[in-house]
Amino acid sequence: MASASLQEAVSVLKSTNVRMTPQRHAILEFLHSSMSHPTADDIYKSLEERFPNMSVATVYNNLRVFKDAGIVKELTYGDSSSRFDCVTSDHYHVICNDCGKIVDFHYPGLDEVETLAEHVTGFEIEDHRLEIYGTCTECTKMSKQ
Amino acid sequence: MASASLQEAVSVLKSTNVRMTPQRHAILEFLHSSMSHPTADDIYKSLEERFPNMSVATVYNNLRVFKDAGIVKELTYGDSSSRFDCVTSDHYHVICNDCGKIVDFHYPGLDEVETLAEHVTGFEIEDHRLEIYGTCTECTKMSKQ
DNA sequence: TTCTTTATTTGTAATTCTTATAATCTATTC
DNA sequence: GAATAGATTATAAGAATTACAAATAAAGAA
Repeated sequence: MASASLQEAVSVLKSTNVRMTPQRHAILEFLHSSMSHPTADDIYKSLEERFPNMSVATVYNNLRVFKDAGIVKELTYGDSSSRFDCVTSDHYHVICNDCGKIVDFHYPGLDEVETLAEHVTGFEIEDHRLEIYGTCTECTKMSKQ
Repeated sequence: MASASLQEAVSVLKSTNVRMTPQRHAILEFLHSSMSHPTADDIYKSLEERFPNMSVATVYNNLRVFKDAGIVKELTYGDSSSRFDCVTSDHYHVICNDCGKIVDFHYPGLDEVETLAEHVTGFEIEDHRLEIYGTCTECTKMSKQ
């Protein structure tokens, strides 16, 4: 299942002028296997032993390539660094204000919001982004102790 | 109307241990009067002549104070720098992918999304954030020429 | 009003994340 | 296998934000 969408991503890349390199493949693989939403640095560090000579720039370069190809999304929060997420099915994110944990949250797409925004503003709407903030169960427990 | 909510903000601050300084007041004033969603640097530059000696650090410090007091929201997009917005009534933002313009979009709060997220994830939900992306009318015209 | 306490401002340095650049390397095509 | 274009690497540069310590000023009490 993860590997299926990984292969899909690879073929999407091949269809444009993007070459498949070991580093690139590893970054994609990591993104697809990780249920978390890693930062560029997370990715860099986790591939450090497999690719001791890999540069941080490679990670950033490739994340941009993936973003341009539409197979990866960048998530920016108040935090310093961006996080990256594979584009798979429609889901939103629930984020803990305390520890930063991100949990996927499946919910039907808010199409009507897009339609209304289109009418009200005259924009050609392409996309939207929804995040829900709160405190996760662990952090809630901790604070009550 | 703008001044009413400004005074409200001032009294919210006074209720905690926050002192009112000219710089602080000017930043608040600017945030309330500006219909755009300025960056820290926008604020700094616009107050430059009134406060030639003001430090950028002051702007950042106060934006954090306002955020902590809940009277200002930080908006982070893919762009490099955060934007800041007064917390007034329920509204969302429609953002142009081309020129970065931000338009306010009034829409009933998505309470049911919060409720569902609470049930599904076990989080204590506090807040959510929705943004809608597209191309504004001007940029659409430009691209068609 | 003047004094005292404590928050705030300032200026600068430091940090952090991200991008630019140029040289080297390598995947792909012929 | 050689040529060509794209990728990687290493490093430097850039931009946004924060940390810090000294100087300043707001708010309440005497």
